[in-house]
Amino acid sequence: METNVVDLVQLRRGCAQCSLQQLCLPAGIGQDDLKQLDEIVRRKRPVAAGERLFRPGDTMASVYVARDGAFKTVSTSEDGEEQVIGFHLPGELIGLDGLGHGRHRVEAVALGTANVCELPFEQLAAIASRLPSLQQQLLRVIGQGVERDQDHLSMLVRRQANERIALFLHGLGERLRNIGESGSRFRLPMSREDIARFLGLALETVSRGFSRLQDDGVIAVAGRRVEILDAAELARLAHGVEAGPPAPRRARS
Amino acid sequence: METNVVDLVQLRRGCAQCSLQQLCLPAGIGQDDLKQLDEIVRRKRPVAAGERLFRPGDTMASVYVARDGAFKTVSTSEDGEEQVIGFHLPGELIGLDGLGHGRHRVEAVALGTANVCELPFEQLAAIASRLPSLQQQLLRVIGQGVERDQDHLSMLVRRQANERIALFLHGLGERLRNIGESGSRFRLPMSREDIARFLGLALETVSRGFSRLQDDGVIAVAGRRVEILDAAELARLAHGVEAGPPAPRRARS
DNA sequence: CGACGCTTTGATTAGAATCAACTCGAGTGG
DNA sequence: CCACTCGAGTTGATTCTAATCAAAGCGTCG
Repeated sequence: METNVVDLVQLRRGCAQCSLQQLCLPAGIGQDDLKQLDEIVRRKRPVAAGERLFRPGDTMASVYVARDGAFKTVSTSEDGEEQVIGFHLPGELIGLDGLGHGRHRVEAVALGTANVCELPFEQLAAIASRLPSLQQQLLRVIGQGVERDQDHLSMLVRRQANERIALFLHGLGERLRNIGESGSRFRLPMSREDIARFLGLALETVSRGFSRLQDDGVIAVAGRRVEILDAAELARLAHGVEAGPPAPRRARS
Repeated sequence: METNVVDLVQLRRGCAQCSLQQLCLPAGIGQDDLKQLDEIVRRKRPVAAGERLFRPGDTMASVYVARDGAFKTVSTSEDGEEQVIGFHLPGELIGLDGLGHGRHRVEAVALGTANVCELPFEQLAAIASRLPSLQQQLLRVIGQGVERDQDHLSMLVRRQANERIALFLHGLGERLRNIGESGSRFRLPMSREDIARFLGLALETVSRGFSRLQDDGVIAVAGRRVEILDAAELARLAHGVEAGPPAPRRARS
Protein backbone atom coordinates (compact mmCIF):
# COMPACT_ATOMS: atom_id res chain seq x y z
CA MET A 1 0.00 0.00 0.00
CA GLU A 2 2.86 2.34 -0.79
CA THR A 3 0.63 4.69 -2.75
CA ASN A 4 -1.87 4.97 0.05
CA VAL A 5 0.76 6.23 2.42
CA VAL A 6 1.82 8.82 -0.07
CA ASP A 7 -1.78 9.88 -0.52
CA LEU A 8 -2.24 10.36 3.19
CA VAL A 9 0.85 12.48 3.47
CA GLN A 10 -0.40 14.49 0.53
CA LEU A 11 -3.80 14.88 2.15
CA ARG A 12 -2.39 16.24 5.36
CA ARG A 13 -0.16 18.88 3.90
CA GLY A 14 -1.63 22.31 4.46
CA CYS A 15 -1.61 25.43 2.34
CA ALA A 16 1.57 26.63 4.04
CA GLN A 17 3.52 23.75 2.54
CA CYS A 18 1.75 23.72 -0.80
CA SER A 19 3.93 24.47 -3.79
CA LEU A 20 1.05 26.35 -5.36
CA GLN A 21 0.69 28.72 -2.46
CA GLN A 22 1.88 31.75 -4.34
CA LEU A 23 -0.47 31.14 -7.25
CA CYS A 24 -3.51 30.01 -5.38
CA LEU A 25 -5.98 31.80 -3.18
CA PRO A 26 -3.51 32.20 -0.27
CA ALA A 27 -1.14 34.37 -2.33
CA GLY A 28 -0.13 37.43 -0.37
CA ILE A 29 -1.89 36.44 2.83
CA GLY A 30 -0.14 36.57 6.16
CA GLN A 31 0.71 33.57 8.34
CA ASP A 32 -2.09 34.00 10.86
CA ASP A 33 -4.73 34.56 8.22
CA LEU A 34 -3.43 31.64 6.22
CA LYS A 35 -3.99 29.39 9.17
CA GLN A 36 -7.67 30.32 9.33
CA LEU A 37 -8.07 29.67 5.63
CA ASP A 38 -6.22 26.41 5.95
CA GLU A 39 -8.69 25.16 8.48
CA ILE A 40 -11.65 25.19 6.15
CA VAL A 41 -9.85 23.56 3.27
CA ARG A 42 -10.90 20.00 2.65
CA ARG A 43 -8.34 17.93 0.85
CA LYS A 44 -10.11 15.25 -1.06
CA ARG A 45 -8.96 11.90 -2.28
CA PRO A 46 -8.05 11.78 -5.96
CA VAL A 47 -10.84 12.10 -8.49
CA ALA A 48 -10.73 9.92 -11.59
CA ALA A 49 -10.77 11.08 -15.19
CA GLY A 50 -14.28 12.06 -16.21
CA GLU A 51 -15.53 12.56 -12.66
CA ARG A 52 -17.41 15.75 -11.94
CA LEU A 53 -16.89 18.16 -9.06
CA PHE A 54 -20.36 19.60 -9.64
CA ARG A 55 -23.08 19.77 -12.25
CA PRO A 56 -25.32 22.48 -13.59
CA GLY A 57 -28.06 23.24 -11.11
CA ASP A 58 -26.09 22.12 -8.05
CA THR A 59 -26.05 24.71 -5.31
CA MET A 60 -22.71 26.44 -5.20
CA ALA A 61 -21.61 24.92 -1.90
CA SER A 62 -17.87 25.01 -2.52
CA VAL A 63 -15.17 26.27 -4.78
CA TYR A 64 -12.28 24.05 -5.77
CA VAL A 65 -8.64 24.25 -6.67
CA ALA A 66 -6.72 21.45 -8.31
CA ARG A 67 -3.43 20.60 -6.60
CA ASP A 68 -2.53 18.54 -9.61
CA GLY A 69 -4.42 17.41 -12.66
CA ALA A 70 -6.58 19.52 -14.90
CA PHE A 71 -10.29 20.21 -15.26
CA LYS A 72 -12.61 21.58 -17.88
CA THR A 73 -15.80 23.49 -17.23
CA VAL A 74 -18.56 22.80 -19.71
CA SER A 75 -21.85 24.51 -20.35
CA THR A 76 -24.50 22.52 -22.15
CA SER A 77 -27.07 24.51 -24.09
CA GLU A 78 -30.70 23.43 -24.21
CA ASP A 79 -30.15 21.81 -27.58
CA GLY A 80 -27.40 19.58 -26.21
CA GLU A 81 -24.42 21.42 -27.65
CA GLU A 82 -21.49 21.40 -25.27
CA GLN A 83 -19.39 24.52 -24.98
CA VAL A 84 -16.10 24.29 -23.11
CA ILE A 85 -15.93 27.46 -21.03
CA GLY A 86 -12.49 26.98 -19.63
CA PHE A 87 -9.62 24.70 -18.71
CA HIS A 88 -8.30 24.82 -15.20
CA LEU A 89 -4.73 24.02 -14.30
CA PRO A 90 -3.44 23.53 -10.76
CA GLY A 91 -3.87 26.64 -8.61
CA GLU A 92 -6.73 28.05 -10.70
CA LEU A 93 -10.01 28.42 -8.89
CA ILE A 94 -12.95 26.35 -10.14
CA GLY A 95 -16.59 26.95 -9.39
CA LEU A 96 -17.08 30.70 -9.23
CA ASP A 97 -19.71 30.51 -11.90
CA GLY A 98 -22.95 30.47 -10.00
CA LEU A 99 -21.87 33.41 -7.88
CA GLY A 100 -24.79 35.20 -9.48
CA HIS A 101 -27.59 32.91 -8.41
CA GLY A 102 -26.04 30.47 -5.99
CA ARG A 103 -26.28 27.58 -8.40
CA HIS A 104 -23.71 26.27 -10.82
CA ARG A 105 -24.46 26.74 -14.49
CA VAL A 106 -21.59 24.64 -15.76
CA GLU A 107 -20.15 21.27 -14.87
CA ALA A 108 -16.52 20.71 -13.87
CA VAL A 109 -15.03 17.53 -15.28
CA ALA A 110 -11.63 16.05 -14.44
CA LEU A 111 -9.53 15.61 -17.58
CA GLY A 112 -7.37 13.01 -15.87
CA THR A 113 -6.77 11.75 -12.35
CA ALA A 114 -6.60 14.83 -10.16
CA ASN A 115 -6.29 16.00 -6.59
CA VAL A 116 -8.37 18.92 -5.45
CA CYS A 117 -8.82 21.15 -2.45
CA GLU A 118 -12.41 22.00 -1.62
CA LEU A 119 -13.34 25.27 0.09
CA PRO A 120 -16.89 25.50 1.43
CA PHE A 121 -18.06 28.81 0.08
CA GLU A 122 -20.09 30.00 3.05
CA GLN A 123 -17.12 29.61 5.34
CA LEU A 124 -14.81 31.18 2.81
CA ALA A 125 -17.08 34.22 2.55
CA ALA A 126 -17.38 34.40 6.31
CA ILE A 127 -13.63 34.41 6.81
CA ALA A 128 -13.18 36.86 3.96
CA SER A 129 -15.48 39.35 5.64
CA ARG A 130 -13.27 39.23 8.74
CA LEU A 131 -9.95 39.34 6.93
CA PRO A 132 -9.58 42.27 4.54
CA SER A 133 -6.50 40.75 2.96
CA LEU A 134 -8.42 37.62 2.08
CA GLN A 135 -11.38 39.60 0.81
CA GLN A 136 -9.06 41.57 -1.41
CA GLN A 137 -7.37 38.41 -2.62
CA LEU A 138 -10.70 36.75 -3.29
CA LEU A 139 -11.82 39.68 -5.39
CA ARG A 140 -8.50 39.59 -7.19
CA VAL A 141 -8.86 35.91 -7.99
CA ILE A 142 -12.41 36.46 -9.21
CA GLY A 143 -11.18 39.34 -11.32
CA GLN A 144 -8.49 37.19 -12.85
CA GLY A 145 -11.14 34.67 -13.77
CA VAL A 146 -13.09 37.41 -15.49
CA GLU A 147 -9.96 38.45 -17.32
CA ARG A 148 -9.36 34.93 -18.52
CA ASP A 149 -12.93 34.78 -19.79
CA GLN A 150 -12.45 38.03 -21.63
CA ASP A 151 -9.25 36.79 -23.20
CA HIS A 152 -11.10 33.67 -24.22
CA LEU A 153 -13.76 35.84 -25.77
CA SER A 154 -11.27 37.92 -27.69
CA MET A 155 -9.67 34.74 -28.90
CA LEU A 156 -12.92 33.50 -30.34
CA VAL A 157 -14.12 36.60 -32.02
CA ARG A 158 -12.93 37.62 -35.42
CA ARG A 159 -9.79 35.56 -35.27
CA GLN A 160 -9.26 32.81 -37.69
CA ALA A 161 -8.80 29.16 -36.90
CA ASN A 162 -5.01 29.11 -37.09
CA GLU A 163 -4.69 32.19 -34.94
CA ARG A 164 -6.96 30.71 -32.31
CA ILE A 165 -4.94 27.52 -32.22
CA ALA A 166 -1.63 29.33 -31.98
CA LEU A 167 -3.03 31.55 -29.25
CA PHE A 168 -4.29 28.52 -27.38
CA LEU A 169 -0.95 26.73 -27.44
CA HIS A 170 0.92 29.88 -26.59
CA GLY A 171 -1.35 30.63 -23.65
CA LEU A 172 -1.27 27.09 -22.37
CA GLY A 173 2.51 27.08 -22.48
CA GLU A 174 2.59 30.24 -20.42
CA ARG A 175 0.22 28.90 -17.83
CA LEU A 176 2.24 25.71 -17.54
CA ARG A 177 5.42 27.68 -17.06
CA ASN A 178 3.64 29.63 -14.33
CA ILE A 179 3.08 26.51 -12.31
CA GLY A 180 6.65 25.41 -12.72
CA GLU A 181 6.26 22.98 -15.58
CA SER A 182 7.84 23.19 -18.97
CA GLY A 183 6.06 25.60 -21.23
CA SER A 184 7.69 24.26 -24.34
CA ARG A 185 7.31 20.53 -23.99
CA PHE A 186 4.15 19.12 -22.46
CA ARG A 187 1.30 16.71 -22.70
CA LEU A 188 -2.10 18.18 -23.50
CA PRO A 189 -4.53 17.16 -20.79
CA MET A 190 -7.52 17.48 -23.12
CA SER A 191 -8.70 15.88 -26.34
CA ARG A 192 -8.86 17.53 -29.74
CA GLU A 193 -12.60 17.66 -29.35
CA ASP A 194 -12.31 19.55 -26.05
CA ILE A 195 -9.97 22.02 -27.69
CA ALA A 196 -12.37 22.40 -30.60
CA ARG A 197 -15.28 23.08 -28.26
CA PHE A 198 -13.16 25.57 -26.37
CA LEU A 199 -12.05 27.40 -29.50
CA GLY A 200 -15.38 27.25 -31.29
CA LEU A 201 -14.03 25.15 -34.14
CA ALA A 202 -14.66 21.75 -35.63
CA LEU A 203 -12.31 19.12 -34.29
CA GLU A 204 -10.99 18.45 -37.79
CA THR A 205 -10.01 22.09 -38.05
CA VAL A 206 -8.04 21.83 -34.81
CA SER A 207 -6.28 18.75 -36.06
CA ARG A 208 -5.44 20.46 -39.34
CA GLY A 209 -4.19 23.49 -37.47
CA PHE A 210 -1.81 21.37 -35.42
CA SER A 211 -0.55 19.65 -38.56
CA ARG A 212 -0.06 22.97 -40.28
CA LEU A 213 1.98 24.31 -37.37
CA GLN A 214 4.07 21.17 -37.48
CA ASP A 215 4.64 21.44 -41.23
CA ASP A 216 5.78 25.02 -40.72
CA GLY A 217 8.28 23.89 -38.11
CA VAL A 218 6.65 25.83 -35.29
CA ILE A 219 5.75 22.84 -33.15
CA ALA A 220 6.24 19.10 -33.07
CA VAL A 221 3.09 17.23 -32.24
CA ALA A 222 2.32 13.56 -31.75
CA GLY A 223 -1.10 12.92 -30.34
CA ARG A 224 -1.19 14.81 -27.08
CA ARG A 225 2.55 15.34 -26.86
CA VAL A 226 3.45 18.83 -27.95
CA GLU A 227 6.80 20.52 -28.25
CA ILE A 228 7.07 24.17 -29.11
CA LEU A 229 10.03 24.57 -31.43
CA ASP A 230 9.75 28.22 -32.38
CA ALA A 231 8.11 30.13 -29.57
CA ALA A 232 8.68 33.51 -31.20
CA GLU A 233 6.96 32.43 -34.38
CA LEU A 234 4.11 30.91 -32.39
CA ALA A 235 3.62 34.19 -30.56
CA ARG A 236 3.67 36.03 -33.87
CA LEU A 237 1.04 33.74 -35.34
CA ALA A 238 -1.02 34.08 -32.19
CA HIS A 239 -1.21 37.81 -32.69
CA GLY A 240 -2.50 37.63 -36.19
CA VAL A 241 0.60 38.10 -38.26
CA GLU A 242 0.38 36.34 -41.57
CA ALA A 243 3.51 34.51 -42.64
CA GLY A 244 6.70 33.41 -40.90
CA PRO A 245 10.30 34.54 -41.29
CA PRO A 246 11.28 31.96 -43.93
CA ALA A 247 8.85 33.47 -46.43
CA PRO A 248 7.82 36.91 -45.20
CA ARG A 249 5.34 37.58 -47.98
CA ARG A 250 4.86 34.91 -50.57
CA ALA A 251 2.20 34.79 -53.22
CA ARG A 252 -0.23 31.90 -52.92
CA SER A 253 2.02 28.86 -53.04
CA MET B 1 -32.57 77.29 -17.57
CA GLU B 2 -35.39 74.85 -17.01
CA THR B 3 -33.21 71.85 -17.77
CA ASN B 4 -30.63 72.85 -15.23
CA VAL B 5 -33.15 72.80 -12.45
CA VAL B 6 -34.25 69.34 -13.47
CA ASP B 7 -30.65 68.18 -13.51
CA LEU B 8 -30.03 69.39 -10.01
CA VAL B 9 -33.07 67.63 -8.68
CA GLN B 10 -31.90 64.54 -10.46
CA LEU B 11 -28.44 64.85 -8.98
CA ARG B 12 -29.69 65.06 -5.45
CA ARG B 13 -31.95 62.06 -5.49
CA GLY B 14 -30.40 59.21 -3.53
CA CYS B 15 -30.50 55.48 -4.02
CA ALA B 16 -33.60 55.20 -1.85
CA GLN B 17 -35.62 57.14 -4.40
CA CYS B 18 -34.01 55.68 -7.48
CA SER B 19 -36.30 53.71 -9.74
CA LEU B 20 -33.47 51.31 -10.43
CA GLN B 21 -32.98 50.47 -6.80
CA GLN B 22 -34.23 46.92 -7.09
CA LEU B 23 -31.99 46.17 -10.08
CA CYS B 24 -28.89 47.96 -9.02
CA LEU B 25 -26.33 47.30 -6.34
CA PRO B 26 -28.68 48.24 -3.46
CA ALA B 27 -31.11 45.41 -4.26
CA GLY B 28 -32.01 43.52 -1.12
CA ILE B 29 -30.15 45.81 1.25
CA GLY B 30 -31.75 47.17 4.36
CA GLN B 31 -32.53 50.84 5.03
CA ASP B 32 -29.64 51.54 7.38
CA ASP B 33 -27.10 49.83 5.15
CA LEU B 34 -28.49 51.60 2.12
CA LYS B 35 -27.83 54.91 3.76
CA GLN B 36 -24.14 54.10 4.16
CA LEU B 37 -23.90 53.05 0.55
CA ASP B 38 -25.76 56.14 -0.53
CA GLU B 39 -23.19 58.37 1.10
CA ILE B 40 -20.32 57.27 -1.07
CA VAL B 41 -22.25 57.48 -4.34
CA ARG B 42 -21.25 60.41 -6.50
CA ARG B 43 -23.90 61.49 -8.92
CA LYS B 44 -22.23 63.03 -11.87
CA ARG B 45 -23.44 65.51 -14.42
CA PRO B 46 -24.47 64.01 -17.73
CA VAL B 47 -21.81 62.58 -19.98
CA ALA B 48 -22.05 63.17 -23.72
CA ALA B 49 -22.14 60.55 -26.43
CA GLY B 50 -18.67 59.18 -27.06
CA GLU B 51 -17.28 60.28 -23.70
CA ARG B 52 -15.34 57.70 -21.71
CA LEU B 53 -15.73 56.82 -18.06
CA PHE B 54 -12.29 55.24 -18.06
CA ARG B 55 -9.66 53.92 -20.44
CA PRO B 56 -7.46 50.86 -20.54
CA GLY B 57 -4.62 51.24 -18.07
CA ASP B 58 -6.48 53.62 -15.76
CA THR B 59 -6.41 52.51 -12.16
CA MET B 60 -9.74 51.05 -11.16
CA ALA B 61 -10.70 53.87 -8.84
CA SER B 62 -14.46 53.56 -9.20
CA VAL B 63 -17.23 51.44 -10.56
CA TYR B 64 -20.17 53.05 -12.33
CA VAL B 65 -23.85 52.50 -12.91
CA ALA B 66 -25.86 54.32 -15.54
CA ARG B 67 -29.08 55.87 -14.25
CA ASP B 68 -30.09 56.40 -17.82
CA GLY B 69 -28.34 56.05 -21.12
CA ALA B 70 -26.26 53.14 -22.31
CA PHE B 71 -22.56 52.33 -22.48
CA LYS B 72 -20.34 49.93 -24.29
CA THR B 73 -17.10 48.46 -23.00
CA VAL B 74 -14.46 47.95 -25.62
CA SER B 75 -11.19 46.09 -25.56
CA THR B 76 -8.62 47.05 -28.16
CA SER B 77 -6.11 44.39 -29.12
CA GLU B 78 -2.50 45.27 -29.85
CA ASP B 79 -3.20 45.26 -33.56
CA GLY B 80 -5.91 47.88 -33.20
CA GLU B 81 -8.94 45.62 -33.57
CA GLU B 82 -11.77 46.74 -31.34
CA GLN B 83 -13.83 44.08 -29.62
CA VAL B 84 -17.05 45.15 -27.92
CA ILE B 85 -17.09 43.22 -24.65
CA GLY B 86 -20.49 44.29 -23.47
CA PHE B 87 -23.33 46.77 -23.55
CA HIS B 88 -24.52 48.25 -20.29
CA LEU B 89 -28.05 49.41 -19.70
CA PRO B 90 -29.20 51.41 -16.69
CA GLY B 91 -28.66 49.56 -13.41
CA GLU B 92 -25.90 47.34 -14.76
CA LEU B 93 -22.52 47.77 -13.11
CA ILE B 94 -19.66 49.05 -15.26
CA GLY B 95 -15.99 48.79 -14.46
CA LEU B 96 -15.48 45.50 -12.68
CA ASP B 97 -12.95 44.46 -15.26
CA GLY B 98 -9.62 45.29 -13.70
CA LEU B 99 -10.60 43.60 -10.47
CA GLY B 100 -7.74 41.25 -11.23
CA HIS B 101 -4.90 43.75 -11.38
CA GLY B 102 -6.38 47.02 -10.22
CA ARG B 103 -6.27 48.56 -13.67
CA HIS B 104 -8.93 48.70 -16.33
CA ARG B 105 -8.33 46.66 -19.42
CA VAL B 106 -11.27 48.02 -21.39
CA GLU B 107 -12.69 51.45 -22.02
CA ALA B 108 -16.28 52.42 -21.23
CA VAL B 109 -17.85 54.67 -23.85
CA ALA B 110 -21.22 56.42 -23.63
CA LEU B 111 -23.44 55.46 -26.55
CA GLY B 112 -25.56 58.55 -26.06
CA THR B 113 -26.04 61.22 -23.45
CA ALA B 114 -26.09 59.43 -20.11
CA ASN B 115 -26.26 59.96 -16.37
CA VAL B 116 -24.10 57.83 -14.15
CA CYS B 117 -23.52 57.14 -10.49
CA GLU B 118 -19.89 56.71 -9.52
CA LEU B 119 -18.88 54.52 -6.58
CA PRO B 120 -15.28 54.84 -5.42
CA PHE B 121 -14.13 51.29 -5.22
CA GLU B 122 -11.99 51.49 -2.11
CA GLN B 123 -14.87 52.88 -0.13
CA LEU B 124 -17.27 50.38 -1.60
CA ALA B 125 -15.00 47.51 -0.59
CA ALA B 126 -14.54 49.00 2.87
CA ILE B 127 -18.27 49.25 3.48
CA ALA B 128 -18.80 45.81 2.01
CA SER B 129 -16.43 44.29 4.53
CA ARG B 130 -18.52 45.80 7.33
CA LEU B 131 -21.91 44.93 5.88
CA PRO B 132 -22.34 41.26 5.06
CA SER B 133 -25.50 41.96 3.09
CA LEU B 134 -23.64 44.36 0.83
CA GLN B 135 -20.72 42.00 0.48
CA GLN B 136 -23.10 39.28 -0.57
CA GLN B 137 -24.87 41.57 -2.99
CA LEU B 138 -21.57 42.75 -4.44
CA LEU B 139 -20.51 39.17 -5.07
CA ARG B 140 -23.89 38.50 -6.61
CA VAL B 141 -23.61 41.43 -8.97
CA ILE B 142 -20.09 40.38 -9.93
CA GLY B 143 -21.38 36.88 -10.51
CA GLN B 144 -24.13 38.15 -12.74
CA GLY B 145 -21.55 39.99 -14.76
CA VAL B 146 -19.63 36.76 -15.16
CA GLU B 147 -22.82 35.04 -16.25
CA ARG B 148 -23.48 37.69 -18.86
CA ASP B 149 -19.96 37.24 -20.17
CA GLN B 150 -20.48 33.50 -20.38
CA ASP B 151 -23.73 33.93 -22.23
CA HIS B 152 -21.96 36.27 -24.58
CA LEU B 153 -19.33 33.64 -25.11
CA SER B 154 -21.85 30.93 -25.82
CA MET B 155 -23.55 33.26 -28.25
CA LEU B 156 -20.35 33.72 -30.20
CA VAL B 157 -19.20 30.18 -30.41
CA ARG B 158 -20.55 27.82 -32.94
CA ARG B 159 -23.73 29.75 -33.55
CA GLN B 160 -24.38 31.15 -36.93
CA ALA B 161 -24.83 34.77 -37.80
CA ASN B 162 -28.62 34.77 -37.86
CA GLU B 163 -28.84 32.96 -34.56
CA ARG B 164 -26.49 35.44 -32.95
CA ILE B 165 -28.51 38.36 -34.21
CA ALA B 166 -31.80 36.86 -33.07
CA LEU B 167 -30.28 36.08 -29.69
CA PHE B 168 -28.96 39.60 -29.41
CA LEU B 169 -32.32 41.22 -30.13
CA HIS B 170 -34.14 38.79 -27.90
CA GLY B 171 -31.74 39.38 -25.03
CA LEU B 172 -31.80 43.12 -25.44
CA GLY B 173 -35.58 43.12 -25.39
CA GLU B 174 -35.56 41.21 -22.15
CA ARG B 175 -33.10 43.52 -20.51
CA LEU B 176 -35.12 46.54 -21.58
CA ARG B 177 -38.26 45.00 -20.16
CA ASN B 178 -36.36 44.45 -16.91
CA ILE B 179 -35.75 48.14 -16.51
CA GLY B 180 -39.34 48.96 -17.23
CA GLU B 181 -39.10 49.89 -20.89
CA SER B 182 -40.81 48.22 -23.77
CA GLY B 183 -39.08 45.05 -24.78
CA SER B 184 -40.85 44.89 -28.10
CA ARG B 185 -40.48 48.39 -29.45
CA PHE B 186 -37.29 50.29 -28.83
CA ARG B 187 -34.46 52.31 -30.23
CA LEU B 188 -31.09 50.62 -30.43
CA PRO B 189 -28.55 52.71 -28.54
CA MET B 190 -25.65 51.35 -30.60
CA SER B 191 -24.61 51.36 -34.25
CA ARG B 192 -24.58 48.37 -36.57
CA GLU B 193 -20.82 48.39 -36.30
CA ASP B 194 -20.97 48.15 -32.51
CA ILE B 195 -23.36 45.23 -32.79
CA ALA B 196 -21.07 43.58 -35.31
CA ARG B 197 -18.08 43.97 -33.04
CA PHE B 198 -20.08 42.59 -30.15
CA LEU B 199 -21.30 39.58 -32.11
CA GLY B 200 -18.06 38.89 -33.90
CA LEU B 201 -19.52 39.54 -37.33
CA ALA B 202 -18.98 41.93 -40.20
CA LEU B 203 -21.30 44.92 -40.06
CA GLU B 204 -22.78 44.00 -43.43
CA THR B 205 -23.71 40.61 -42.02
CA VAL B 206 -25.55 42.28 -39.17
CA SER B 207 -27.41 44.52 -41.57
CA ARG B 208 -28.37 41.56 -43.72
CA GLY B 209 -29.50 39.65 -40.68
CA PHE B 210 -31.83 42.49 -39.68
CA SER B 211 -33.21 42.65 -43.20
CA ARG B 212 -33.75 38.92 -43.27
CA LEU B 213 -35.64 39.04 -39.98
CA GLN B 214 -37.76 41.82 -41.39
CA ASP B 215 -38.48 39.92 -44.60
CA ASP B 216 -39.57 36.97 -42.51
CA GLY B 217 -41.97 39.16 -40.58
CA VAL B 218 -40.22 38.64 -37.25
CA ILE B 219 -39.26 42.25 -36.69
CA ALA B 220 -39.78 45.65 -38.26
CA VAL B 221 -36.62 47.66 -38.47
CA ALA B 222 -35.85 51.16 -39.70
CA GLY B 223 -32.38 52.32 -38.84
CA ARG B 224 -32.15 52.07 -35.09
CA ARG B 225 -35.87 51.71 -34.51
CA VAL B 226 -36.79 48.12 -33.91
CA GLU B 227 -40.14 46.50 -33.30
CA ILE B 228 -40.40 42.86 -32.45
CA LEU B 229 -43.46 41.51 -34.24
CA ASP B 230 -43.19 37.81 -33.48
CA ALA B 231 -41.41 37.31 -30.18
CA ALA B 232 -42.03 33.57 -30.12
CA GLU B 233 -40.44 33.12 -33.52
CA LEU B 234 -37.53 35.33 -32.51
CA ALA B 235 -36.95 33.19 -29.44
CA ARG B 236 -37.11 30.09 -31.60
CA LEU B 237 -34.55 31.47 -34.02
CA ALA B 238 -32.37 32.52 -31.13
CA HIS B 239 -32.18 28.96 -29.92
CA GLY B 240 -31.00 27.55 -33.16
CA VAL B 241 -34.21 26.29 -34.73
CA GLU B 242 -34.04 26.44 -38.46
CA ALA B 243 -37.15 27.74 -40.20
CA GLY B 244 -40.29 29.51 -39.07
CA PRO B 245 -43.92 28.40 -39.00
CA PRO B 246 -44.97 29.99 -42.33
CA ALA B 247 -42.54 27.91 -44.35
CA PRO B 248 -41.26 25.06 -42.19
CA ARG B 249 -38.80 23.72 -44.71
CA ARG B 250 -38.49 25.41 -48.05
CA ALA B 251 -35.84 24.82 -50.68
CA ARG B 252 -33.66 27.76 -51.55
CA SER B 253 -36.07 30.44 -52.68
C1' DC C 1 -28.54 72.33 -50.68
C1' DG C 2 -24.66 69.51 -50.21
C1' DA C 3 -21.65 66.57 -47.69
C1' DC C 4 -20.84 63.19 -44.57
C1' DG C 5 -21.84 59.16 -41.81
C1' DC C 6 -24.65 55.27 -41.29
C1' DT C 7 -27.05 51.67 -43.46
C1' DT C 8 -28.51 48.63 -47.03
C1' DT C 9 -27.80 45.70 -50.95
C1' DG C 10 -25.12 43.14 -54.54
C1' DA C 11 -21.18 40.16 -56.38
C1' DT C 12 -17.36 37.49 -55.43
C1' DT C 13 -14.16 34.93 -52.63
C1' DA C 14 -12.04 32.67 -48.84
C1' DG C 15 -12.18 29.93 -44.91
C1' DA C 16 -13.99 26.52 -42.13
C1' DA C 17 -17.80 23.01 -41.59
C1' DT C 18 -19.26 18.80 -43.02
C1' DC C 19 -19.07 14.26 -44.87
C1' DA C 20 -16.18 10.40 -45.42
C1' DA C 21 -12.31 7.36 -45.27
C1' DC C 22 -8.26 5.89 -43.25
C1' DT C 23 -4.32 5.37 -39.60
C1' DC C 24 -2.61 4.49 -35.26
C1' DG C 25 -2.27 2.72 -30.61
C1' DA C 26 -4.18 0.68 -26.52
C1' DG C 27 -6.70 -2.73 -24.53
C1' DT C 28 -9.18 -7.23 -24.77
C1' DG C 29 -9.85 -11.77 -25.35
C1' DG C 30 -9.12 -15.80 -28.01
C1' DC D 1 1.18 -13.87 -28.81
C1' DC D 2 -1.68 -12.17 -32.20
C1' DA D 3 -6.14 -10.76 -34.17
C1' DC D 4 -9.73 -7.70 -32.99
C1' DT D 5 -12.13 -3.77 -31.61
C1' DC D 6 -12.66 0.76 -30.18
C1' DG D 7 -11.58 5.49 -29.61
C1' DA D 8 -8.72 9.24 -30.88
C1' DG D 9 -6.58 11.54 -34.39
C1' DT D 10 -5.37 12.62 -39.24
C1' DT D 11 -6.29 13.63 -44.02
C1' DG D 12 -9.07 14.42 -48.25
C1' DA D 13 -13.14 16.24 -51.05
C1' DT D 14 -16.96 19.05 -51.22
C1' DT D 15 -20.25 22.52 -49.66
C1' DC D 16 -21.80 26.52 -47.59
C1' DT D 17 -21.56 30.52 -44.66
C1' DA D 18 -20.02 34.82 -43.90
C1' DA D 19 -16.08 38.05 -45.09
C1' DT D 20 -14.65 41.17 -48.34
C1' DC D 21 -14.99 44.39 -52.01
C1' DA D 22 -18.00 47.64 -54.12
C1' DA D 23 -21.68 50.85 -54.81
C1' DA D 24 -25.82 53.01 -53.94
C1' DG D 25 -29.65 54.84 -50.68
C1' DC D 26 -30.97 57.62 -46.86
C1' DG D 27 -31.03 61.03 -43.12
C1' DT D 28 -29.08 64.57 -40.68
C1' DC D 29 -26.72 68.54 -39.80
C1' DG D 30 -24.10 72.37 -41.09
